[in-house]
Amino acid sequence: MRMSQYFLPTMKETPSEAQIVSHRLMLRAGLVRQTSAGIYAWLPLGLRVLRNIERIVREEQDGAGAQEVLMPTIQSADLWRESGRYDAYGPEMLRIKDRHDREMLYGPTNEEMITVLFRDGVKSYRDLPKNLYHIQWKFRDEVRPRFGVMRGREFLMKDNYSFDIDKAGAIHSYNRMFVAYLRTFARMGLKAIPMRADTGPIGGDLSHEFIILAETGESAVFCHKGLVDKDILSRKIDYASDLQGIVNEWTSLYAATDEMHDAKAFEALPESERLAARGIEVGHIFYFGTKYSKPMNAVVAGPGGEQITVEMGSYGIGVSRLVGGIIEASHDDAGIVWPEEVAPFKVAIVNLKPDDGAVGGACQKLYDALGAKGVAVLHDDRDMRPGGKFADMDLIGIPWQVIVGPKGLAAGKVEVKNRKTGTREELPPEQVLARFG
RNA sequence: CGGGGCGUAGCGCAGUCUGGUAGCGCGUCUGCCUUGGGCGCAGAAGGUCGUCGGUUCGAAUCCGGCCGCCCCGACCA
Repeated sequence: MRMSQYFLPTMKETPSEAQIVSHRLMLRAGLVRQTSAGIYAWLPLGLRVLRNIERIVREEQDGAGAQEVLMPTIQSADLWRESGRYDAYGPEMLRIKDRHDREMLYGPTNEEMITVLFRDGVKSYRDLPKNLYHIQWKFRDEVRPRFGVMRGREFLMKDNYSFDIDKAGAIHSYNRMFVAYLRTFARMGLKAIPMRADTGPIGGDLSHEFIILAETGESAVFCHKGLVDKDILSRKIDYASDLQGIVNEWTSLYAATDEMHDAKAFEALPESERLAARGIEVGHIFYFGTKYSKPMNAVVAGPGGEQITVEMGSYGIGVSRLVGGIIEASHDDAGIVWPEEVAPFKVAIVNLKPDDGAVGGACQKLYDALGAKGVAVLHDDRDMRPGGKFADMDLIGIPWQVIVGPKGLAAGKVEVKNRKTGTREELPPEQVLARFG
């Protein structure tokens, strides 16, 4: 993408409504614009990040055996009357009426709808297990939206639902998602720690929140230090196998949010192993048995012809929240520092002198060659002074900056700067291609 | 939902107390200059002062209603 043509409204100053760093940076870097309290429009650069996060979530869900569907944002009130949650959910649910005066709602979650889809489509134990996910916008009419996209009213969420014949199967489904979540967040460059959680209004008796550590996190968290650096990506995962061992590795070490905190157990750890910090919840998984399947009659025929109520679990990742969460976890004074996997572009070419034919030609050549290799590259070909370009590039946080100026070029070199470490290298352009190809 | 605050140019703000017809910085546009970290000079455009009503010869300014947004708390994925 050529920056001179890109819709990328960056700002030098911070709009006064933004208080936390991720919100400030998202506005300044031209990722989003607020349109109402807790509701945001995603601009091109922000949308690329959002799509990258979706992509990783999707790959990991598929890899763990979940299947993608897409359910609507608007649901019928009758559906929610069936589970008994229409009245229970309260004012956080946005209720609307259509032209025929039918009661509808903007979905805050999809347990009811998925249960009906499952119930109508699956009649035999032979079709189990099933795990269905979708990535869709949700609306929860928060009393007080805040922190930018991290607590918006409209937000993009991956939610999925598992259906098993018995509790053992349901626990296996739960464990699969547990491991898939560890991988998902690790791939985004995050250290997400699973913590024993309160099941809240969704209900159930087994639940973990996945929390990333950040100073500005909403909740206080306490855990064993060993959890921070545990690595999942280097392991080969067989989702068909018993995953309980891996789950136990993570759950045997102490980790809890403040509402589940057991000060005694925590203080029993050696002081050097205790970590008390703040965190942002980016995922939440639940096993809830027959809480929905029973009232909504989601049953299948068992081997002996008997009717068996299915065992369910639900699993959520706050996709749009992650954009803010990643920034909270990865930024510096100059701006955002995107982890490569989610970065809107991997490489940025900074043309220091656009009206110099040689410099422009070298930039264009690099741009075309990198593009041909499938590298996402942003070309700052704007007619601006270098200072502003550097500032913008640091602000939007592209991992690699290839800086091309007349001086270096005369010596046959361009400069490659790493956004995260600040290290710079002078290389001939061909080597740049080799590096990022 | 309790408490507090704010709404004036794209962004940040002054002006409101004490009523007299709107200003600063940044950004934007034009020209010149400059070109390795938001450079300089000159010129220009851009605002029904959130909205409705009231008081007044006259309202950004005073009074009232409404709307919107933010912060703290409670609540919450």
